[in-house]
Amino acid sequence: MRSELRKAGGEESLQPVQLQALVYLSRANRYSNTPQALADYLGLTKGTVSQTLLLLDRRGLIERFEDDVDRRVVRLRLSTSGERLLYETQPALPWQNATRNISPNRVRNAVSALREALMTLQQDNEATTFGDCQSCTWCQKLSQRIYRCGQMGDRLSGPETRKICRIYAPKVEEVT
Amino acid sequence: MRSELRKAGGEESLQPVQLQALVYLSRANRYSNTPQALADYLGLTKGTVSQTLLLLDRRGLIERFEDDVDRRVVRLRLSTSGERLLYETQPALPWQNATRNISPNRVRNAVSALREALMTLQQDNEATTFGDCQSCTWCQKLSQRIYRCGQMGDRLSGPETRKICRIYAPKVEEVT
DNA sequence: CGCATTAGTATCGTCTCGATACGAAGTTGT
DNA sequence: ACAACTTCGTATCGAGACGATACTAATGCG
Repeated sequence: MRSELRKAGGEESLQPVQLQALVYLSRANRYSNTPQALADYLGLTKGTVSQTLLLLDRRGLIERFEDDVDRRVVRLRLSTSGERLLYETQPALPWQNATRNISPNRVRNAVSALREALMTLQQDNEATTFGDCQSCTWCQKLSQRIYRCGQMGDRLSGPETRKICRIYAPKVEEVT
Repeated sequence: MRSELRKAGGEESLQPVQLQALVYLSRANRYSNTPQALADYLGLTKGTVSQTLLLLDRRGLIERFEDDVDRRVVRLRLSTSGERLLYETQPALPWQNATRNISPNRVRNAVSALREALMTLQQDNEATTFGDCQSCTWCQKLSQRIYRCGQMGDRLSGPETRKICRIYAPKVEEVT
């Protein structure tokens, strides 16, 4: 995994963390596109992440702008060239290819087992968990296309419910 | 995974790579306890690994000694305090605990799927594969307790066949 | 209003890592 | 035997990662 990440970023002379930050930002929802959320996601301090963001900003891969209501908060998003870089790099592609000889069913089972292990690990470490609305306790379906986050009280579009969120609370699956 | 590795090493003020190097050396067989093998394993250059080893040596966690036949080669092994550090740190423990709510059968299936994916990924990258004798093409069983590596021509004890080897050639499993 | 809290930045020192250059030991070809 | 090449490891340098610490600014709470 280390080599893969380094190679993918190396072509654009990006460090592994920088690439991971870009991937995160491409998938973060409106509650999760801040430096602090990225720090929690990567398991780094906010100071460290601040430096990474400075660098990505200087390279024009991200944009930083103020939050409307809380003026301490910085919002982050990929710039056009940041999105293009991700599109051209396709960091996930080697991993997808690696499963080509494995039946979809086995892949599904393995993924679900890994997801459970991750959740247990995160609970043991009292770490922030990230996930999308589909498996989140707070998510309410209002209509065919409109959802609502019961925690924040906002309405969410369909596409937004597939992004990752820092205030994720996994539904407890009833398995005996 | 990043956080976990950093935390485990942090208690002994070891960087993630340094801890990974120690774990590798604790499991490397006689063909694989060299700086170059470690570099291949970690996916780093030999120069980088050389620096890591220098540091581990200064801290007394490893020992370096010359090879008998090829005097360019440096052999590596954990020192007593290196082994003690690994024993006290137990870097794998959090991962084992993370699977405690998953049935052994699901874990086995997920592990085998991951192993296959890793093999495919490594083949795609033409990377060196590492593994133990149990699933290696070269391994011959001579008697109850004595094995032989068909590639190198050496006899191997039972415990040595459970270490990881850089000249590993996975048996092709006949699955249709 | 004063005070604690929170989001983010700035700076410093230690370490990682690749690139490059190097030396020493082994190998190959003639 | 000897020159040319290769392989194993080390040394050094610069960009960057990372945590620790200290700081500013905005918010919230009494």
